[in-house]
Amino acid sequence: MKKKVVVGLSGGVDSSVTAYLLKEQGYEVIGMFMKNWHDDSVTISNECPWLDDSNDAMIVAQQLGIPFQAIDLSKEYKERIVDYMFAEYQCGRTPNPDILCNREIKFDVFLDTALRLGADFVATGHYCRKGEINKVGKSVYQLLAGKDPNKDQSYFLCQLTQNQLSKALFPIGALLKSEVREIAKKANLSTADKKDSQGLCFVGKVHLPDFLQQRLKPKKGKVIEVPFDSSVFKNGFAEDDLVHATESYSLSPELGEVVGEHNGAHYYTIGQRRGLNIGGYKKPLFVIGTDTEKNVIYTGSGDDHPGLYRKGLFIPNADAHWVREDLKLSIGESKKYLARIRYRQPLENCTLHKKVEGLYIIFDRPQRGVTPGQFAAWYTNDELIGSGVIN
RNA sequence: UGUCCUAUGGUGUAAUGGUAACACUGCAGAUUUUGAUUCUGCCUUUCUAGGUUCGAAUCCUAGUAGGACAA
Repeated sequence: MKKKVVVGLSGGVDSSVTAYLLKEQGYEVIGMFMKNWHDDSVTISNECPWLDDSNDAMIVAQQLGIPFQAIDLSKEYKERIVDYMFAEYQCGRTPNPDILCNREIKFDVFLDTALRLGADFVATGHYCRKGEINKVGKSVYQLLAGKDPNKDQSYFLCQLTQNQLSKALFPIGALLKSEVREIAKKANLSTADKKDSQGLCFVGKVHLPDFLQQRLKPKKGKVIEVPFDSSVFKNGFAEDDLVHATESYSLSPELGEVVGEHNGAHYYTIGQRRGLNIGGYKKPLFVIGTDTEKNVIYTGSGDDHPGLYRKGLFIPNADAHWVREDLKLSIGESKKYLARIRYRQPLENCTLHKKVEGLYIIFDRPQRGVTPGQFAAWYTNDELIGSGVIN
């Protein structure tokens, strides 16, 4: 009996090749397009992107001779992703909607739908690989980096559980992007030369401040420049003082001078350079902190400004997730890992310290733009072990 | 009111009297399935009015504006 797999066809080349490969491998393949967004008023240019994408997905399904269907998950997407985004921005954090989208939509609602159709697996066009090892008689699944070092998307799947992973297939993870294009071309898939999508998955390219203004009203506030040598950046704490090493700098308006005005602190994120509207500097101004309570944003001049860098970060228990549950650290334990705090960032050496209140990650080198609300993911070589929301 | 100083694109500055440049900002594009970052390109300038000179951002005069002294 053939195994049945539902492929999330996005209308792009990656998912097209995913479906093609599975078919070649002898699976019974069903193509499914998820419509998660329809409000084109906030997307940049483009007539009606999802309609085109849906069409492209359908054409590919036809070419492959597989059943195709589209499902509307926009209600779930709104409740679980869009609302979360606004809630995070509202309180001055910077969310990662695409990681949530994978956890909540593609590998939850979509996965359930597929299973109800009798599928054994779901597959997506992510550049990552799944491994399986046996540990005391039980299967343990591994989330491994994609083979294409430039394209590895394991980071976006960092919140998946063993259960979700057990049902997932990533056929293109062992390929390079160029190879995927090549296969699409050879198979004559209509999406072979389609430009990669980018920006918010499903929503497309949006101008964030405009998008956020749907629900977050502009509110004028002060921009403060904190001097390079301000005393708040001096770390006088002990080596083992994890709390101080990982907490944000305690910035306050008195630490610097007012250098401009902004339209709302919740439109800005740490590390951001553009959009401050303040010129006349020798070295550009970067956001080093925001305070949505006081509606103040703090900046520092130059990309080497100490306020831009942090030695570590903290993840509260509730936000710490282990893909490899079996490798979960016990309270009091510490272990060396590799980690990244954003997509495509080279992995950095660090040490995890598990304490009663949560997980502390201390990097060997200070990290730029450690931002609350974003995800840190830790790896052993090319295996993603766990992840969590930065506090 | 008297003396002195300054006046260059949106901002900060540069330009032996030779026909305006650099950085920042902004905008556009590239990169990127988050937010950012990064890269490339582009826009915009000599306070006003006279004068000297072949030629003025640069020298002179007056005006205007800002600043510093000055009781």
